[in-house]
Amino acid sequence: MKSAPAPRTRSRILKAAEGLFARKGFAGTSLREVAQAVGIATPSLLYYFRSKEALYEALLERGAKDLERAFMSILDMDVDDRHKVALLVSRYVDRLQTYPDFFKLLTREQLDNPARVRKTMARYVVPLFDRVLGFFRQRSQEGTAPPVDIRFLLHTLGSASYFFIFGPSLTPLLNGDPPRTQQEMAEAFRSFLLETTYKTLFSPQSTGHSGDPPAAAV
Amino acid sequence: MKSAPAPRTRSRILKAAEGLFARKGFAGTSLREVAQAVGIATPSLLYYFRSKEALYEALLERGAKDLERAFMSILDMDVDDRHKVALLVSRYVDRLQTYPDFFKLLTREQLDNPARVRKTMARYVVPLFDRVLGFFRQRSQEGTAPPVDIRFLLHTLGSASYFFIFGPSLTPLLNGDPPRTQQEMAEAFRSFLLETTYKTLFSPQSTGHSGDPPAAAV
DNA sequence: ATTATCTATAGATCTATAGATAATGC
DNA sequence: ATTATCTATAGATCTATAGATAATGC
Repeated sequence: MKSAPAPRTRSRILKAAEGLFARKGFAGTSLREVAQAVGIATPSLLYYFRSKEALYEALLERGAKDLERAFMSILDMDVDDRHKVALLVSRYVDRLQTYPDFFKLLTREQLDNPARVRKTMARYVVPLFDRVLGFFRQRSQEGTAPPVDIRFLLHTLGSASYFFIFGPSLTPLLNGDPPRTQQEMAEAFRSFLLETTYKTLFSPQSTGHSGDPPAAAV
Repeated sequence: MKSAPAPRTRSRILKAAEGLFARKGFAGTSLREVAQAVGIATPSLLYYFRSKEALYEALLERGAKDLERAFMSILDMDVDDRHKVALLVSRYVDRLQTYPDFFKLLTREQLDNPARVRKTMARYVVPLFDRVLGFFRQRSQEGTAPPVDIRFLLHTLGSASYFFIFGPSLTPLLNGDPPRTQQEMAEAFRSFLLETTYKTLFSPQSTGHSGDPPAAAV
């Protein structure tokens, strides 16, 4: 019956589950719904994942690995450390826009299961963060620049997360006289974030605490 | 049996429900659990709220009204507009720290039910935002200052939300040599946000896009 | 032989209603 | 009389297992 290649059932399950879990949460999504979205019977789904929990964990694992790869490849690049940090912010925003479902999942997980997410983070994200913090520490010790404040990074990544995860449900309300599309607002916010990051990292006297004088205001 | 005053059952239900819904979500919390936490039978709970949905909506409504009151009282104060904006940010952070359960609820609602949250926001939050945007527009037209970028406000509020909602599950991982308590990290982040806000709003040439030179670095 | 799928169903929920009973306020 | 609570339970899920059957790869 099945023609030659046909997207593997396992991947189709992961894809459907990611969308449903992102939109309705773990407890709010039934295996029946996922199976129905894929077009198979519920027990067929449990043939690939031994439990609902295991399916959810597979999604988180896959996403975390993917993020780690995306970030590590930047950290391994042969460029100036500050460029690396700027690229990380830029890529983080890229990911938020490209894989919104995964970030919704991650946000839900932080609410549903903070202990587990801490374990996942410790494994995949903390090593990244440590390398980045290493840059800052080194620059500071070398006297190349004042220390970049870790809070600046949390501030930037948190703001980006919030905007791209919740923006679509909020920004339409803030629209002014010439209403902008969600796409346009996202683009505007993206460039705002990147400019702030660049200014903070590359202005000579920066502390990573605020930007420098607005030479070229947007 | 019940002694004279005794916290009213309805309030006890709201309180228990807020904690459980915040921690486990709407679909992840059963009425049985809520009733058990209060110490009553499930149908007794449905005597006060005609459905699970109605209970959840009562929580959102109460929280939104409360936020509106807290913000409006600032907007009605007789102080400079920029001080008002700075006070709003400060009070928002206060609320995040004082009522974490409500903000978790709101975050969940943005994921579970973006359409409904948009309606609630339109009613309670947009009028506030409109007044604030009015300040910025007026200052700009009067030539008192360049326009404050709306994105600066989203940036600040988004960052604050993210840090205080998800921080407790993440920041322990970022702790350095002298590990700081969650309380200390929250305090540090709070002052970082407030200083950034003040600098942005009160530096003469600010665009609300970045701060000004770090005279007194933290 | 193994891999992938299905039907049927057990057993454990969960929300909400019906209707009885106790407590409270005139 | 009204308000607040309870027990019992209907009816609708939901996850996961058992076990049959079809397709696939040697």
